[in-house]
Formats: sequence, C-alpha cells, structure tokens
Amino acid sequence: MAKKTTIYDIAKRLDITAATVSRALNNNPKISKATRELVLKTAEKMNYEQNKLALALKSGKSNNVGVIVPRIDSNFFGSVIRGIEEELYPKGYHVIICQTQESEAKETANIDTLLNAQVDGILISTSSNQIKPFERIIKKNIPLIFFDRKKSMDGVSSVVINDYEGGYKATKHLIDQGFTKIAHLCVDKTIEIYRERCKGYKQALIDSGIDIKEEYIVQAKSNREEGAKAVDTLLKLENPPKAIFSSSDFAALGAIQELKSRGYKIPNDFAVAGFSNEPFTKFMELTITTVDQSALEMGKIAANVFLEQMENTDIKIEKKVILEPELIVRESSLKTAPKKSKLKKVN
Amino acid sequence: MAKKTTIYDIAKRLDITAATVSRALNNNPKISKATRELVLKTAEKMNYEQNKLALALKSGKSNNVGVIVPRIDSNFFGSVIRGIEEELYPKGYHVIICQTQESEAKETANIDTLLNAQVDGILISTSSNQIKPFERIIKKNIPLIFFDRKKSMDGVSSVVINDYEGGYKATKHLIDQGFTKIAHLCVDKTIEIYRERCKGYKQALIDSGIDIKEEYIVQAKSNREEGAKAVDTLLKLENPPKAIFSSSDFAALGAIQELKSRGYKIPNDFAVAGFSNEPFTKFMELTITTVDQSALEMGKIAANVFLEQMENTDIKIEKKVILEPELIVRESSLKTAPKKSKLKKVN
DNA sequence: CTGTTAGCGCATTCAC
DNA sequence: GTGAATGCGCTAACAG
Repeated sequence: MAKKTTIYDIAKRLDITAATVSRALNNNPKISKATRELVLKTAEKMNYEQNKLALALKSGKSNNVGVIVPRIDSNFFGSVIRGIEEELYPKGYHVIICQTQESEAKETANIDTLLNAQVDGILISTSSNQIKPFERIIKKNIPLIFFDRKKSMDGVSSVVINDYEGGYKATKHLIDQGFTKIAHLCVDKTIEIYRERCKGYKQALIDSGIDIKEEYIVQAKSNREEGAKAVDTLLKLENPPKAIFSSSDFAALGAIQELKSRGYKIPNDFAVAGFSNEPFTKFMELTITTVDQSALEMGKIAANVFLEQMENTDIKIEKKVILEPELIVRESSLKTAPKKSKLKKVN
Repeated sequence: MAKKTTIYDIAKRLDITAATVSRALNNNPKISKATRELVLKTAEKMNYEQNKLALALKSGKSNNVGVIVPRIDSNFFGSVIRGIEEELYPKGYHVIICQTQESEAKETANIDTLLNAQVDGILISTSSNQIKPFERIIKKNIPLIFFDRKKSMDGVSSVVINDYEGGYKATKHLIDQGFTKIAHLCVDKTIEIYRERCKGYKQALIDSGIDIKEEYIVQAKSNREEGAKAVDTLLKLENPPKAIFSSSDFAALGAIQELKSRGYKIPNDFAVAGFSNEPFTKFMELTITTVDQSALEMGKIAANVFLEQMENTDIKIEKKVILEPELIVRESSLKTAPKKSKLKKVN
C-alpha cells in the first residue's frame, strides 16, 4: 500500500514545519506567497490528500449527516434522499443512510450508531412512537430534523406536507365529481400522517353536508392485496360506496384492479383517488388520480433547514415547514376523461 | 452542549488510567472482572459513547464504504443500495451514497471526496469510460468493487448480471412465441451492459436462423417518449417488425402505449418484452414481460465481496460474479395469456 | 492485571 | 512569516 502522504512528509521534503504546510494549504493570510506556492506545488507532486478524519477529530465536525428512513427502495424516500444529497453534497457534507424497516428497535440502533459516528446532524422520517432517542440527540446539541413522518417536539424543526389538506383536496375532488358515497382506505391509523389524511377526508365530507359513515373507513396496508381486500369488504356493505379515497397509491391500484375484475367501469361506476404520486399512477392504462408529495423538494428543504442550523449554532431555531400537497387529477376519478393524444403524456 | 464524556473522564472519576478504561470497554482479557464491571457501570452512568472518529484516525479504518451510482431514486439502484446496506450495517459499516447523474466529472469528484473521507472501500456502478480515478483507488489499496455497470480491470472484482443471457432469453422467448420479425430497442450502445443485451438479441436470432436486420435495431433512451418514438420509426419501415425486445422497461412501456393507440392488439398483433423488472411491469393492465436483474441480491453479493477483501488484505482477490438473469413472462408477449384470478397477482 | 508512553494527521496557540 | 508545542480521543506496545 502506498503510504498516504501527510503534511509532515511534505514538510520534511521542504525542510519546513508541518504547521507551515497546514497554513499554506488552508490559505492562511500570514504566509509568504513563495512558500505557499511551493507547498501547493509539492503537495500536488506528492499526491497529498487531506485526511478528513484527522480534521474531523480535531474540529469535532465529521461533515457527515445521518438520514434515517423506513426503507430506501421506495420512490418517495429515494427521491427525498436524493434531494437531501443534492443540497448537502456541494456543501461538503456526506449522507449516511440508515433504514429502520419500520422497526422501533432498529431506529434506536441507527440513532446510536450515527451518534457514535459523530454525525453533524440527523434527518429522519420516524417509524416509531418513542421519544427518548430523540431527546438524546437534542441533549447533544446535534441538529435534528424530521421530514414526512414527524414527531411533535419543542425546538425541533420539521418538513412535512399538509397531509390533512391532501386528504381534503382528494375527497373534495371526488365530491365535485358528483360522488357522495365515498369510502376511505387508511393505511395505519397509528401513524400521524395517515390520521391527518383521514381527518381531511372527514372534513371534506362534513363541509359538503355528507354524513361520515364509520364503516366506510377501512384499514388497508400500502399494497395491492390489501386494497383489493378492502374493496371486497366495502362492496359487501348493505349500502356500498361508489368512490374511494385511498391514502396509498398501491392500495388504490389494488382497489381499481379488483373493481375492474368485478366489471365496474371506472370512473363512471366507481371513482378512485390515491396518495403519493407513485410513478406507476401515470403509466397505467387507466391513469390514477393522486396527491403529489413533492419528495425531492422535501428533501432539499430539510437539507437546507439543517444547513441553517449549522450556521447558527448559537441561536435555537425551530422551523416547521409545511408543504402544500398538489392534487393531480387523472382518469380514475375524472368522469369526462381527457383523451390521450399520441406521443404525449397525460400529466 | 453537554460535553461528551471521554474515557479520560471516566478514568479520572475512577482514579485509574484511560488505557485501563479502554481495555475494560473492549473486553480485553487481561483485566480484572471487578474493574471491568466498575468501568462498564460508570461508563453507562456517565453516558459514555465511543468516538468512532478517534478510533478511525487511530486504526486507519473509517468503517465507511462509499457507494457511487448514477442516481438513487430508481427502483434498481435503490434496491441494490438496500442490499448493500443490509449486509454491511450489521458488520458495523456505514454506507455513504453518491450520485453521478451520469456525469463523468461528478464521478471523479465523488471518488475524490470518498478517498478524502478515508472510506474503507468503494462500490460503484460506473457511468464513465475513464480509468484513471479507479487506478488511484487501487494504488491506495482500497477495495474497489463494480456492480451492474462494470469496467474490465485486472484484479478488480465485479458483480453483474449476464446481460447477454438476458437479451438472449428475452429474444428467444419471442421467437418461441412464433415471432420472427423482432426489433430491438438499445438504450445506449456506448454502455457495455446495453451492448451485451444487444449481442444476446442478435445471437438468439442467429441461432434460430433468422437474419439480423440492422434497421430493426433502434436507439431509444430509457423513457416512454423514446419508446413511443422508436415504434413510430419502426412502423414506417417497408417491412416492419411484429415484436420488440427493449433493453429498458420504460421504453417498452412507451412502445406498448404507442402500439395500442394505433390499434395494435398485444400480444397477438405485436409482442413486447422489456428489461429490469421495474415494479410497474407487473401492475399494468397488460402486464409486461421482462428480465429480472435481482437488484437486492446484487447489492448483497457486492457487499460480501467487499467484506471478503477486507478480511484478506494480504492476498489479492479478484472475484467476477455473474448473476443469471431471470426471464419473467407476462401478458405482453404470451399469446395464450393466463387469465387473472381475483385477488391474486400474476407473478 | 494496570500504568506509562506514544502516535494516528491535523490545526492552532504562543513564541520568536 | 515561521517554528515549537499541544491536544482532539483512542488504542497498542512496553513496562512493571
């Protein structure tokens, strides 16, 4: 292994001190132009590369930030991470990614490891209801930023979308299309974002003078199977719904497939709207109405909130950013569907 | 900021030496049970946490590995990274992710930064034709592993799928379905994996005694628009094809949509097969035949190749792993399509 | 079993 | 302007 060259090596070669080399390399003003240039040149010649670890140990800054998400191979989190990465990388930060697989224990373990690794900040979409690990982070005075799935804590910043509004908009849209018997697939009511979407759904109904039927609200995990099963359940009701607002695109897809297989015409017999704007929603034969969560932007904003906090370590910043969700109306809910033109995508 | 407690702090409290504390913490055999337990207990009490940076500086090992991919928010790379992460995390390694956006300059910059950060290894799916940065990595004796998009270098390990075989299988399948006029959408012939798929396509034709028509081989980037455009081009031929093997699922989708809009019945009038097994291929109204690349497995294997190299730094290991691609036959190419059963997914 | 010493590579304070 | 000395937190070699 070619031994890495350090500032000492180049100091020795030039018969000066490591301190001088360090200064030259860091553009310290009090250094003669001659030596600076000499140092720079020989550093280049010797393939010198700064050891960031030493710098990190010295400065107490690792230039790494930790990002914790339930899982990485989903379009949404992949895009958020991409946004974070794109903002942080040019500023010299690296992103260390951890997955929790929705496990509370793994979340705790991830936080532990990131703290040990001396990350300069932690950005997380939490998959737990615990609070202790987060208090540890705060006590260490390490910037903590929640995105998407937040936890309400004093003094902690968060970047989320207005899930309530998303649920409201989607439901209102279905009502505007003439539907009144609207069911809701709620992924998991123990998770705040889904509760919020459900609240929005309910409020939209109330605002239009439509009664809320509890039997219209069904739990269905975020996959096709559960979406199909939910349809099965709903259609067995004495007074079945004619439309569904699903908090998950995958469940919405499953619902649509099940409805089709039973001969329902969508959107005329039955309308469906999803949530997340997963790529497939616009690829389908029947494109799916959904709510966009601006994942990339969420990541970028979260990253910038972190950067702000790094620049102002003295003052405590608490920033609660709430992005407005965008309803994307497509064929699955639009009774007068636009005809597709050749070689042109619908939205 | 609550000052971090170091081994010195706990040494002082116990009136012993930092070295002893270190030994106790690291389960060094030559230490009395009494002191070990005492140290452990007070460490706990004082909320001690090991500073990995110091350890890294001392040992020369950062316990970080760098992963470089063209982009992170695609299903394929997201899954590969997930695989890598799942293997490495339990071994105490962190994954630092970088994107090149297909830019050679960014790739170089990423490598630079990762080397500065003293990563213990670099796993990369390259998006360039350069070789110099990789030689730098090797010269530093840092494990380098290519996955998916490799570069052929002596002494360097790689984990890829047999793209040739994938192209062959898909094409052969179309032939078996009775098609002879088969076109090919080649994403980018400057990239090895696509050239290989194209070779497989050609060989399958040859093996069945079908002539290769150069006008049947069209460049189409990995998106729907280019897939549709390619269909337009192909159908204008004097003797248009009746089937397409596309090296990209997205282009295949675009092709299918364009064909449908022109009234073609798929798969009877025209068959299509894609590549990558993107999630949407099995969600579609018309499910799409494709080739699975076992992304998760690829990531896991790449990670394990890295781990092996770390364990045997003395001997030089060159491991070329080639995964067999799996052809997944779906409706877009199967003339006698299976009927979908309710609540049950096709594949 | 435990203490002493030294060094990983760098930046910074204090001298000169 | 530059050198000398120091410490970031930890482990390992050498003593005892």
